[in-house]
Amino acid sequence: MSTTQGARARARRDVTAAIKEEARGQLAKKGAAKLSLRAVARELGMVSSALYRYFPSRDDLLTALIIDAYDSLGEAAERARDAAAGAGPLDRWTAVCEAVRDWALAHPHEYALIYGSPVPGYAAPQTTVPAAARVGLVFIGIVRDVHEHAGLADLPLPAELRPEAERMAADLAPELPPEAVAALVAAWAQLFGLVSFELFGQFTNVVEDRAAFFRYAAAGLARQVGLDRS
Amino acid sequence: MSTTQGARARARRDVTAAIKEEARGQLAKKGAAKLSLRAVARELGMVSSALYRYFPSRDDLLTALIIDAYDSLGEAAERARDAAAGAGPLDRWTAVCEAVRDWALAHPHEYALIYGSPVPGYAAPQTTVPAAARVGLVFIGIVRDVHEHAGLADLPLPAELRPEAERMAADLAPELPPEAVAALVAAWAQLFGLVSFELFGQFTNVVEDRAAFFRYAAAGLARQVGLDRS
DNA sequence: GTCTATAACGAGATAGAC
DNA sequence: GTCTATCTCGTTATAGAC
Repeated sequence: MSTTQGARARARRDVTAAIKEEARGQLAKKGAAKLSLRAVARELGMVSSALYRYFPSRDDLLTALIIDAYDSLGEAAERARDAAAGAGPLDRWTAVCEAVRDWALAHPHEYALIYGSPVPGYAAPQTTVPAAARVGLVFIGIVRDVHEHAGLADLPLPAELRPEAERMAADLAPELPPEAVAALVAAWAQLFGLVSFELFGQFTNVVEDRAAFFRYAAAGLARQVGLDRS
Repeated sequence: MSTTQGARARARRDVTAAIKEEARGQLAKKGAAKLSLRAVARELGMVSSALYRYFPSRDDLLTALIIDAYDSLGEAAERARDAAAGAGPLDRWTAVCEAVRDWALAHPHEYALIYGSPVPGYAAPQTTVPAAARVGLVFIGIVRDVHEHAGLADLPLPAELRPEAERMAADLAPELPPEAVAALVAAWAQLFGLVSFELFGQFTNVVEDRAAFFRYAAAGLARQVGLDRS
């Protein structure tokens, strides 16, 4: 019985994976807005109604793709953090930033799915939140580490933002000073601005040596969050 | 004849405007990927073949919408710059940043069209370049002004990026030091990262007081480009 | 219980004949 | 410029295979 259960479970995993893989292919060719259950089924030699055993609706398939993408990016960031564990704060920060950029360049359509324009008619459920938070947690971890050992540089925090910064700190990283949390959230958004501009074509005719430019900008972000006192 | 010509030209302008307006409506409802000449025609009570007198293809309509969006954003930025002409560098910079954010919040779908995920199968032609450059030129203008009068703060430039920074400066703003141009291009991308994160929902459950947070981050970008020596 | 296949719905897009 | 026949889509109900 346990072998039957195992085989069934394996088959289910395999089919689920095949559906998602084909769906990712459609993402690349047609875009998230045009992702169609029927087309996925057709390509897999299945009938569209069969897909409903695996995903209750088209939106659920989209959600699964989104969670997978966030997880894949999060893992890439975590791997980079671990690989640079011995290095200094600036190098660890930059390594994770470059891992984010590398992942985005390797998975442009999945990047567009999670950080690009929202899909019309689709609203991401709360289930995506934990996966979405993973990259951010890696950056928080680096800053926390530096805060506890080497110490962070002094950061400006206008009085106007203090209440909000304290609220964010309480929510995201209570062990960090509000100044650092505010700077980190800004740096987080700005990092993805750099990646999106490169990926979405805004750097055409503007930035040529994009790897070097990104390293430069990432170092600037590290300074912004107080990791580098130079 | 001249009145006929004038009326004709006027009619053509009106119809072109109506087509674009309806197309913008579809952008909001269905997204750029699903923009269809037929649907636009149907909504206007025209027949699809009639639209081809105004736009030779769906891509040309998309291009027109993109240019309009860039121009609208560019004008908003220029207006903000002019309105803050008497103020100090930091205030002028922040005013233009806030104008960009305000425009994006007021025109989310047009923002997504120009700064969001690329539309599958569509490649923006070079005709969009001048309109796309307008916002950037406003920022360059502010930095140039400060450089010529008050002077910019010293900025770091790693040796690795110097050749690229010099190339960018030669291309974009020969009168500015390469350090400033590199910092400005990074700040430009990062500014839109902040706006995109807010607009595309990444700040959900993270940033509450978004206006205050944006002002704070924009001031940080001003420091980054050397506008503020504090 | 778990799956796939058939058929159908209502809505919308599309292509082509006229 | 109009009309119609034919496609696509998401989704459901149902029947039968393993």
